Amino acid sequence: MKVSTEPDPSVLQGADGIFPANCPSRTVLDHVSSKWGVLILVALWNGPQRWSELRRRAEGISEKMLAQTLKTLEGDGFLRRDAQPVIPPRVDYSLTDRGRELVAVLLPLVAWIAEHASEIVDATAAGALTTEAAP
Amino acid sequence: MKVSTEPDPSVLQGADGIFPANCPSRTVLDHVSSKWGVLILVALWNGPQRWSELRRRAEGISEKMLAQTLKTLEGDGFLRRDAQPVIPPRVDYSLTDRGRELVAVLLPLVAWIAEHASEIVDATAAGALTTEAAP
DNA sequence: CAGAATCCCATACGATACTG
DNA sequence: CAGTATCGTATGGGATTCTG
Repeated sequence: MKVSTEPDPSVLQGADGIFPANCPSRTVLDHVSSKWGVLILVALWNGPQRWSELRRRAEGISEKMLAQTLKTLEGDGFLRRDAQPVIPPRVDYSLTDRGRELVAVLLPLVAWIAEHASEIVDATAAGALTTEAAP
Repeated sequence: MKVSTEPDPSVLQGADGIFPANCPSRTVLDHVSSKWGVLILVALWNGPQRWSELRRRAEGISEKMLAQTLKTLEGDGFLRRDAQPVIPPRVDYSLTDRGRELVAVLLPLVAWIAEHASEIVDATAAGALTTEAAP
């Protein structure tokens, strides 16, 4: 499939910058594109998940990062925290409406990456992230 | 508009993790969602841009980060570097086909954020990024 | 089980200066 | 103009320990 060659200027305001340096968009973009933001958000797409579920789905995340990411995203209103006062504790996280909207536009990205990642990385010589120094 | 309640499992493999911990997808996702990745990529949507153009459009980026981001994205094959051996030097950066594909799925995200960012941040009390401490 | 609190390190990132 | 080289810092992020 071919993408229209015609740019969509609705976001790229004319010939100007994308997001002004300190506008809210930058903040939100940072939150979402934080190392674990996308993973967590997408992980919630299937419905409410418990803490431990999320930990397993976002493979490799530490507890600290999970907590922090969840709080940030909750603060942005992307997800909801639902704690039940039982023992042992049970807490469910689920996307808000706003969160679902966001994930809806996130999914194509994730899907595209999932589809093309292998050819991309193997072209670069897998493993090199930003540092390419070899001791 | 309402998003289908039915999840799209094509990416979220069943009840499993999103991206396996060390798969190429993670790498690419990290590159793209690096602090400046999205900005640079989207900035190139309008067509080839020169170094200085990019610097202005990705407001706030340092030269170091610009160089680094460009190299990473070039390494991934998302953009192409075209240096003309003239004086003063002139270098143009442009999206590859692969890059255009990526940006195509990136734009809806950026657009969505641009549209909703203000209400989101102002709900959180603007300014708080990750640290919320006030001296 | 679901976290909070600490400690600590790596590195992502920025500011500045230098160069072809 | 389009970078590279260095340096210094902040903070993102992991490992571990403690708790209700």
